Amino acid sequence: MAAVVAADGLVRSSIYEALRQRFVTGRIAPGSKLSTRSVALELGTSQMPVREALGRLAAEGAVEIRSKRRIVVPLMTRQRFKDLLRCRELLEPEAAIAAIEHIDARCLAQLEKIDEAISVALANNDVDRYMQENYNFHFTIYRASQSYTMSQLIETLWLQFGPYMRVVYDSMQEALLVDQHQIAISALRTKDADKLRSAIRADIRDGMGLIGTNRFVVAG
Amino acid sequence: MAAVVAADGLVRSSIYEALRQRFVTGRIAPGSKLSTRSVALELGTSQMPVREALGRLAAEGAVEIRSKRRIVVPLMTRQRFKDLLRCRELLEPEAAIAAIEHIDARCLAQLEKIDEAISVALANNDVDRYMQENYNFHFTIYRASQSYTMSQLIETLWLQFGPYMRVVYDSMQEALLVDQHQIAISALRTKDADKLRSAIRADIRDGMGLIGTNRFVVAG
DNA sequence: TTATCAGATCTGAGATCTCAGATTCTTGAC
DNA sequence: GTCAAGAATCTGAGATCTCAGATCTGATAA
Repeated sequence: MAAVVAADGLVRSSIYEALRQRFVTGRIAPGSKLSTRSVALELGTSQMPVREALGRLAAEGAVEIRSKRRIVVPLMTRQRFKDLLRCRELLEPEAAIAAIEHIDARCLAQLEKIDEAISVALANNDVDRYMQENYNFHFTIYRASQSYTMSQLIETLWLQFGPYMRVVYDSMQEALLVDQHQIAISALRTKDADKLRSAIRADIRDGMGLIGTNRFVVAG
Repeated sequence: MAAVVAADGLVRSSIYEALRQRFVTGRIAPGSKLSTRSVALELGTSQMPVREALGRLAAEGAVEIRSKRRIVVPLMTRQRFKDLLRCRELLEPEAAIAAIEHIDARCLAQLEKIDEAISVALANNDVDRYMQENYNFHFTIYRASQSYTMSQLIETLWLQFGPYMRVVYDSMQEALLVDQHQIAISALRTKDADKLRSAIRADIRDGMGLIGTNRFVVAG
């Protein structure tokens, strides 16, 4: 892997950032095994910063440290799925609505651009790009809320959902995800809170909710 | 400090738990300075587990690692205050409502007992005890929701609010906090979601919301 | 008395060492 | 061919060492 550099120059943060990005964009599969040594070797550093980063990811529920000597990306259970989904549906529409008053033309243009990129990625079946841009779309809105806390909480949820999103990517394509994004952009533009809420909620449901009771549930 | 032992036997977790308890019950004041060495010395261990615990607390926003060589409990700003308050008002009533279907007689009895302890603590002006029991009251309800994720998110909020709660303890006494607790217990018993929602919301507001625009705001 | 600057000290962070325990691989008996 | 026991290996976690940079202290000059 190429050198990863964080804004503050700390190795630890840059490693955390790098790993986090992989999680929220689903580049790390559920059930994956990680070890401090292998990641350190891959990123060209020592175990120490890696284990601190993994410790933090464990605290956020992105990885699970089992007994000793086993760091794994947890499989999804039906219960955890419902639990995370409920929290997403509670927080994300609210964050979007809070963003309404801060949204400006520049931000809207950026959202349009991102949504365009999503369309291209879907057309090319470029999963990596799709995942990345979908993340960008949502968090461009949430961060515009200027509610640091809310963004942080939602980030935690995506960290746990991310690895699983990739798994369901194929079925997601069936849904008209992009439409919800367009509706969301339109609602942001007209500052229509109700419309925005339902668009974000529908977007979450389209991606996650359409999954049958256990078709994609890996465990539990 | 006496030996701190975590369920899993890991030094790291036990130190994290010990520090976290101090935060959520406000035993650590905003602006406090912490150092890995001093905490390690106090807890009779090496720097390593302490710095991992502090790293996690930093990730959760409970402490701030400034530049280098400075770990401080952040002061509250007006903006952060409003931000955290909004998140609390969003999540906590929802968690309580989710708890309704799982509440049993044993849990209700426990809540009554805790509320009794709160009354005693208030009567004796025992701040430590009050903070601890108030935490117990809320999280006994939230954990009953069996939504691990929601409890985790709320815990993160309390971690950031905790040190500040102590600061406003004196003015909190003016409000009839215990009444809201009684109303909440009653609502849980009769499974009245609306009543429960407003009781939890009022409890949060009584404690936090009555604060003037900047009377207790330490910075910003 | 006060302001300034340099030396002493403190501290976070990365690297390295070590160890115990878990996992995996190998080998040999049945 | 199958399975089990033991050896070899891998790995997380704590301790220790080191270093650079931030902070603090105190002495000296104005």
